[in-house]
Amino acid sequence: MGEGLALTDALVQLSFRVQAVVEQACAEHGALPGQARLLGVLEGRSPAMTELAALLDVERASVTGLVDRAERRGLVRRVAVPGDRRAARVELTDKGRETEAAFRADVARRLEALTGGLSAAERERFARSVGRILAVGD
Amino acid sequence: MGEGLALTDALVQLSFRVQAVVEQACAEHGALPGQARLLGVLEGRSPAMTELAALLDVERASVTGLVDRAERRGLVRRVAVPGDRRAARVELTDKGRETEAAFRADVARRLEALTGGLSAAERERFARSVGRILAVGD
DNA sequence: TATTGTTATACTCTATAACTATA
DNA sequence: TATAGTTATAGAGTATAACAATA
Repeated sequence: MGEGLALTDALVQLSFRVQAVVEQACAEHGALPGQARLLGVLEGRSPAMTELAALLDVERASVTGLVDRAERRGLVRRVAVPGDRRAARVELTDKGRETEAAFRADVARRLEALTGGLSAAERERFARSVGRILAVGD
Repeated sequence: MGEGLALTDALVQLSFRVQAVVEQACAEHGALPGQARLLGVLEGRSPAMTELAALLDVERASVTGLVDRAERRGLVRRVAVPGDRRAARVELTDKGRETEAAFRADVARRLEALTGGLSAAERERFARSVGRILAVGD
Protein backbone atom coordinates (compact mmCIF):
# COMPACT_ATOMS: atom_id res chain seq x y z
CA MET A 1 0.00 0.00 0.00
CA GLY A 2 2.83 2.35 0.85
CA GLU A 3 4.28 1.25 -2.46
CA GLY A 4 1.01 2.00 -4.22
CA LEU A 5 0.93 5.50 -2.83
CA ALA A 6 4.48 6.11 -4.00
CA LEU A 7 3.55 4.99 -7.50
CA THR A 8 0.48 7.21 -7.80
CA ASP A 9 2.39 10.21 -6.44
CA ALA A 10 5.16 9.46 -8.91
CA LEU A 11 2.63 9.40 -11.75
CA VAL A 12 1.14 12.74 -10.79
CA GLN A 13 4.54 14.37 -10.44
CA LEU A 14 5.70 12.92 -13.74
CA SER A 15 2.59 14.27 -15.37
CA PHE A 16 3.26 17.77 -14.02
CA ARG A 17 6.86 17.56 -15.21
CA VAL A 18 5.90 16.53 -18.74
CA GLN A 19 3.23 19.23 -18.79
CA ALA A 20 5.89 21.77 -17.79
CA VAL A 21 8.08 20.55 -20.66
CA VAL A 22 5.20 21.07 -23.08
CA GLU A 23 4.65 24.58 -21.72
CA GLN A 24 8.35 25.43 -22.08
CA ALA A 25 8.25 24.26 -25.67
CA CYS A 26 5.13 26.37 -26.23
CA ALA A 27 6.85 29.45 -24.84
CA GLU A 28 9.80 28.75 -27.14
CA HIS A 29 7.51 28.75 -30.17
CA GLY A 30 5.30 31.64 -29.10
CA ALA A 31 2.39 29.23 -28.90
CA LEU A 32 -0.03 28.33 -26.12
CA PRO A 33 -0.77 24.82 -24.80
CA GLY A 34 -4.32 24.81 -26.12
CA GLN A 35 -3.24 25.89 -29.58
CA ALA A 36 -0.42 23.32 -29.58
CA ARG A 37 -2.87 20.59 -28.67
CA LEU A 38 -5.21 21.66 -31.46
CA LEU A 39 -2.39 21.51 -34.01
CA GLY A 40 -1.36 18.08 -32.73
CA VAL A 41 -4.87 16.72 -33.14
CA LEU A 42 -5.18 18.19 -36.64
CA GLU A 43 -1.93 16.59 -37.83
CA GLY A 44 -2.97 14.20 -40.61
CA ARG A 45 -6.69 14.91 -40.01
CA SER A 46 -9.29 17.33 -41.21
CA PRO A 47 -12.31 16.88 -38.95
CA ALA A 48 -15.59 18.77 -38.84
CA MET A 49 -16.18 21.00 -35.79
CA THR A 50 -18.31 18.45 -33.93
CA GLU A 51 -15.77 15.69 -34.60
CA LEU A 52 -12.98 17.99 -33.44
CA ALA A 53 -14.84 18.64 -30.19
CA ALA A 54 -14.98 14.88 -29.59
CA LEU A 55 -11.25 14.50 -30.36
CA LEU A 56 -10.38 17.24 -27.86
CA ASP A 57 -13.07 16.15 -25.39
CA VAL A 58 -14.56 19.63 -25.07
CA GLU A 59 -17.90 21.18 -26.02
CA ARG A 60 -18.65 22.27 -29.58
CA ALA A 61 -19.01 25.87 -28.42
CA SER A 62 -15.48 25.81 -26.99
CA VAL A 63 -14.05 24.62 -30.29
CA THR A 64 -15.44 27.68 -32.07
CA GLY A 65 -13.19 30.02 -30.07
CA LEU A 66 -10.22 27.67 -30.19
CA VAL A 67 -10.36 27.50 -33.97
CA ASP A 68 -11.10 31.25 -34.20
CA ARG A 69 -7.87 32.05 -32.37
CA ALA A 70 -5.81 29.56 -34.35
CA GLU A 71 -7.28 30.90 -37.60
CA ARG A 72 -6.48 34.48 -36.55
CA ARG A 73 -2.84 33.34 -36.18
CA GLY A 74 -2.88 31.70 -39.60
CA LEU A 75 -2.34 28.18 -38.21
CA VAL A 76 -5.58 26.55 -39.38
CA ARG A 77 -8.40 27.27 -41.79
CA ARG A 78 -12.07 26.37 -42.08
CA VAL A 79 -13.04 24.61 -45.30
CA ALA A 80 -16.56 24.21 -46.63
CA VAL A 81 -17.94 20.69 -46.91
CA PRO A 82 -19.55 20.03 -50.32
CA GLY A 83 -23.00 18.53 -49.86
CA ASP A 84 -23.66 19.95 -46.37
CA ARG A 85 -23.80 23.72 -46.17
CA ARG A 86 -24.00 23.65 -42.36
CA ALA A 87 -20.70 21.85 -41.85
CA ALA A 88 -17.09 23.09 -41.87
CA ARG A 89 -13.92 21.04 -41.78
CA VAL A 90 -10.78 22.38 -40.09
CA GLU A 91 -7.33 21.83 -41.54
CA LEU A 92 -3.76 22.93 -40.87
CA THR A 93 -2.25 25.65 -43.03
CA ASP A 94 1.38 25.27 -44.17
CA LYS A 95 2.36 27.54 -41.30
CA GLY A 96 0.33 25.41 -38.90
CA ARG A 97 1.99 22.23 -40.16
CA GLU A 98 5.46 23.78 -39.80
CA THR A 99 4.68 25.05 -36.31
CA GLU A 100 3.35 21.66 -35.27
CA ALA A 101 6.42 19.81 -36.56
CA ALA A 102 8.86 22.22 -34.91
CA PHE A 103 6.91 22.07 -31.68
CA ARG A 104 6.76 18.28 -31.69
CA ALA A 105 10.51 18.01 -32.34
CA ASP A 106 11.22 20.44 -29.52
CA VAL A 107 9.10 18.50 -27.04
CA ALA A 108 10.80 15.26 -28.11
CA ARG A 109 14.23 16.83 -27.64
CA ARG A 110 13.35 18.07 -24.15
CA LEU A 111 11.87 14.75 -23.12
CA GLU A 112 14.93 12.88 -24.40
CA ALA A 113 16.99 15.04 -22.07
CA LEU A 114 14.68 14.00 -19.26
CA THR A 115 14.93 10.26 -19.99
CA GLY A 116 18.61 10.37 -20.90
CA GLY A 117 19.63 8.89 -17.55
CA LEU A 118 17.84 5.61 -18.29
CA SER A 119 19.68 2.70 -19.85
CA ALA A 120 18.44 1.36 -23.16
CA ALA A 121 16.93 -1.67 -21.44
CA GLU A 122 15.28 0.50 -18.80
CA ARG A 123 13.85 2.82 -21.45
CA GLU A 124 12.38 -0.12 -23.28
CA ARG A 125 10.84 -1.62 -20.14
CA PHE A 126 9.53 1.79 -19.15
CA ALA A 127 7.91 2.44 -22.54
CA ARG A 128 6.29 -1.03 -22.39
CA SER A 129 4.86 -0.31 -18.94
CA VAL A 130 3.47 3.02 -20.11
CA GLY A 131 1.90 1.26 -23.07
CA ARG A 132 0.24 -1.20 -20.72
CA ILE A 133 -1.11 1.64 -18.55
CA LEU A 134 -2.46 3.54 -21.56
CA ALA A 135 -4.16 0.39 -22.86
CA VAL A 136 -6.45 0.28 -19.80
CA GLY A 137 -9.16 2.65 -20.98
CA ASP A 138 -9.38 1.37 -24.55
CA MET B 1 15.57 6.74 -32.53
CA GLY B 2 12.32 5.12 -33.49
CA GLU B 3 12.34 3.77 -30.00
CA GLY B 4 13.09 7.22 -28.60
CA LEU B 5 10.13 8.72 -30.41
CA ALA B 6 7.87 6.01 -29.05
CA LEU B 7 9.03 6.76 -25.52
CA THR B 8 8.46 10.52 -25.74
CA ASP B 9 5.05 10.03 -27.31
CA ALA B 10 4.22 7.57 -24.56
CA LEU B 11 5.25 10.12 -21.93
CA VAL B 12 3.06 12.83 -23.43
CA GLN B 13 0.06 10.53 -23.72
CA LEU B 14 0.57 9.25 -20.18
CA SER B 15 0.69 12.84 -18.97
CA PHE B 16 -2.60 13.66 -20.68
CA ARG B 17 -4.18 10.52 -19.22
CA VAL B 18 -3.09 11.35 -15.67
CA GLN B 19 -4.26 14.93 -16.17
CA ALA B 20 -7.64 13.60 -17.28
CA VAL B 21 -7.81 11.47 -14.13
CA VAL B 22 -7.13 14.54 -12.00
CA GLU B 23 -9.87 16.43 -13.82
CA GLN B 24 -12.34 13.59 -13.33
CA ALA B 25 -11.57 13.57 -9.62
CA CYS B 26 -12.05 17.34 -9.58
CA ALA B 27 -15.44 17.03 -11.22
CA GLU B 28 -16.38 14.38 -8.67
CA HIS B 29 -15.59 16.77 -5.81
CA GLY B 30 -17.04 19.90 -7.40
CA ALA B 31 -13.56 21.37 -7.49
CA LEU B 32 -11.43 22.78 -10.27
CA PRO B 33 -7.86 21.75 -11.17
CA GLY B 34 -6.38 25.06 -10.05
CA GLN B 35 -8.15 24.93 -6.70
CA ALA B 36 -7.14 21.28 -6.20
CA ARG B 37 -3.51 22.13 -6.89
CA LEU B 38 -3.66 25.01 -4.41
CA LEU B 39 -5.04 22.74 -1.69
CA GLY B 40 -2.34 20.17 -2.42
CA VAL B 41 0.42 22.72 -2.08
CA LEU B 42 -1.06 24.05 1.18
CA GLU B 43 -1.22 20.60 2.79
CA GLY B 44 1.15 20.82 5.76
CA ARG B 45 2.26 24.35 4.81
CA SER B 46 1.17 27.88 5.54
CA PRO B 47 3.16 30.09 3.14
CA ALA B 48 2.95 33.82 2.56
CA MET B 49 1.49 34.95 -0.77
CA THR B 50 4.87 35.52 -2.43
CA GLU B 51 6.14 32.14 -1.24
CA LEU B 52 2.93 30.53 -2.50
CA ALA B 53 3.48 32.09 -5.91
CA ALA B 54 6.93 30.47 -6.02
CA LEU B 55 5.53 27.09 -4.96
CA LEU B 56 2.91 27.22 -7.72
CA ASP B 57 5.29 28.83 -10.22
CA VAL B 58 2.89 31.64 -11.10
CA GLU B 59 2.95 35.40 -10.59
CA ARG B 60 1.99 36.99 -7.27
CA ALA B 61 -0.93 38.74 -8.92
CA SER B 62 -2.34 35.40 -10.08
CA VAL B 63 -2.20 34.01 -6.56
CA THR B 64 -4.44 36.80 -5.29
CA GLY B 65 -7.37 35.62 -7.40
CA LEU B 66 -6.63 31.95 -6.80
CA VAL B 67 -6.75 32.46 -3.04
CA ASP B 68 -9.76 34.79 -3.35
CA ARG B 69 -11.78 32.08 -5.07
CA ALA B 70 -10.67 29.37 -2.63
CA GLU B 71 -11.48 31.65 0.31
CA ARG B 72 -14.92 32.41 -1.13
CA ARG B 73 -15.51 28.63 -1.13
CA GLY B 74 -14.35 28.33 2.47
CA LEU B 75 -11.35 26.14 1.59
CA VAL B 76 -8.54 28.42 2.76
CA ARG B 77 -8.11 31.54 4.86
CA ARG B 78 -5.67 34.44 5.01
CA VAL B 79 -3.94 34.90 8.37
CA ALA B 80 -2.12 38.04 9.50
CA VAL B 81 1.62 37.76 10.15
CA PRO B 82 2.63 39.30 13.48
CA GLY B 83 5.53 41.66 12.97
CA ASP B 84 4.86 42.48 9.30
CA ARG B 85 1.59 44.19 8.60
CA ARG B 86 2.09 43.89 4.84
CA ALA B 87 2.24 40.10 4.80
CA ALA B 88 -0.48 37.43 4.90
CA ARG B 89 -0.09 33.70 5.29
CA VAL B 90 -2.54 31.29 3.66
CA GLU B 91 -3.73 28.15 5.39
CA LEU B 92 -6.27 25.39 4.83
CA THR B 93 -9.56 25.49 6.70
CA ASP B 94 -10.98 22.24 8.09
CA LYS B 95 -13.18 22.03 5.01
CA GLY B 96 -10.15 22.61 2.81
CA ARG B 97 -8.20 19.86 4.55
CA GLU B 98 -11.12 17.45 4.21
CA THR B 99 -11.58 18.31 0.56
CA GLU B 100 -7.88 17.85 -0.12
CA ALA B 101 -7.76 14.46 1.59
CA ALA B 102 -10.85 13.19 -0.22
CA PHE B 103 -9.55 14.47 -3.51
CA ARG B 104 -6.12 12.92 -3.03
CA ALA B 105 -7.66 9.57 -2.10
CA ASP B 106 -9.89 9.68 -5.16
CA VAL B 107 -6.98 10.41 -7.51
CA ALA B 108 -5.00 7.57 -5.91
CA ARG B 109 -7.93 5.19 -6.34
CA ARG B 110 -8.33 6.10 -10.01
CA LEU B 111 -4.61 5.80 -10.70
CA GLU B 112 -4.48 2.41 -8.96
CA ALA B 113 -7.14 1.29 -11.40
CA LEU B 114 -4.94 2.51 -14.22
CA THR B 115 -1.82 0.68 -13.00
CA GLY B 116 -3.68 -2.40 -11.84
CA GLY B 117 -2.54 -4.39 -14.88
CA LEU B 118 1.10 -4.20 -13.87
CA SER B 119 2.71 -6.93 -11.79
CA ALA B 120 4.22 -6.03 -8.42
CA ALA B 121 7.71 -6.27 -9.87
CA GLU B 122 6.77 -4.16 -12.88
CA ARG B 123 5.15 -1.52 -10.65
CA GLU B 124 8.31 -1.32 -8.59
CA ARG B 125 10.58 -1.03 -11.62
CA PHE B 126 8.26 1.55 -13.13
CA ALA B 127 8.18 3.71 -10.00
CA ARG B 128 11.99 3.54 -9.82
CA SER B 129 12.30 4.68 -13.43
CA VAL B 130 9.92 7.56 -12.81
CA GLY B 131 11.97 8.54 -9.78
CA ARG B 132 15.09 8.58 -11.93
CA ILE B 133 13.36 10.78 -14.52
CA LEU B 134 12.09 13.21 -11.89
CA ALA B 135 15.55 13.46 -10.36
CA VAL B 136 16.93 15.05 -13.55
CA GLY B 137 16.02 18.67 -12.91
CA ASP B 138 16.95 18.74 -9.23
C1' DT C 1 -37.61 17.62 -36.12
C1' DA C 2 -32.72 16.91 -35.78
C1' DT C 3 -28.11 18.48 -36.59
C1' DT C 4 -24.21 21.93 -37.39
C1' DG C 5 -22.01 25.54 -35.92
C1' DT C 6 -22.23 30.07 -33.73
C1' DT C 7 -23.40 33.62 -30.31
C1' DA C 8 -24.21 35.22 -25.58
C1' DT C 9 -22.85 34.95 -21.05
C1' DA C 10 -20.20 33.70 -17.14
C1' DC C 11 -16.35 31.74 -14.73
C1' DT C 12 -11.40 30.16 -13.93
C1' DC C 13 -6.73 31.01 -14.65
C1' DT C 14 -2.85 33.47 -16.28
C1' DA C 15 0.23 37.65 -17.28
C1' DT C 16 1.85 42.61 -17.16
C1' DA C 17 1.84 47.05 -15.21
C1' DA C 18 0.53 50.28 -11.90
C1' DC C 19 -0.81 51.06 -7.28
C1' DT C 20 -1.09 51.06 -1.80
C1' DA C 21 0.66 50.20 2.52
C1' DT C 22 4.36 48.90 5.14
C1' DA C 23 9.26 48.04 5.98
C1' DT D 1 14.08 52.61 -1.60
C1' DA D 2 12.48 48.02 -1.39
C1' DT D 3 9.03 44.59 -0.42
C1' DA D 4 4.14 42.44 0.20
C1' DG D 5 0.08 42.22 -1.64
C1' DT D 6 -3.64 44.11 -4.45
C1' DT D 7 -6.07 46.18 -8.39
C1' DA D 8 -6.72 47.03 -13.31
C1' DT D 9 -6.76 45.18 -17.63
C1' DA D 10 -6.34 41.81 -21.22
C1' DG D 11 -6.43 37.36 -23.06
C1' DA D 12 -6.99 32.10 -23.30
C1' DG D 13 -9.87 28.41 -22.36
C1' DT D 14 -13.98 26.22 -20.60
C1' DA D 15 -19.19 25.42 -19.90
C1' DT D 16 -24.30 26.14 -20.51
C1' DA D 17 -28.13 27.82 -22.96
C1' DA D 18 -30.24 29.88 -26.78
C1' DC D 19 -30.08 30.71 -31.65
C1' DA D 20 -29.79 30.54 -37.06
C1' DA D 21 -29.22 27.94 -41.04
C1' DT D 22 -29.53 23.68 -43.12
C1' DA D 23 -30.71 18.83 -43.35
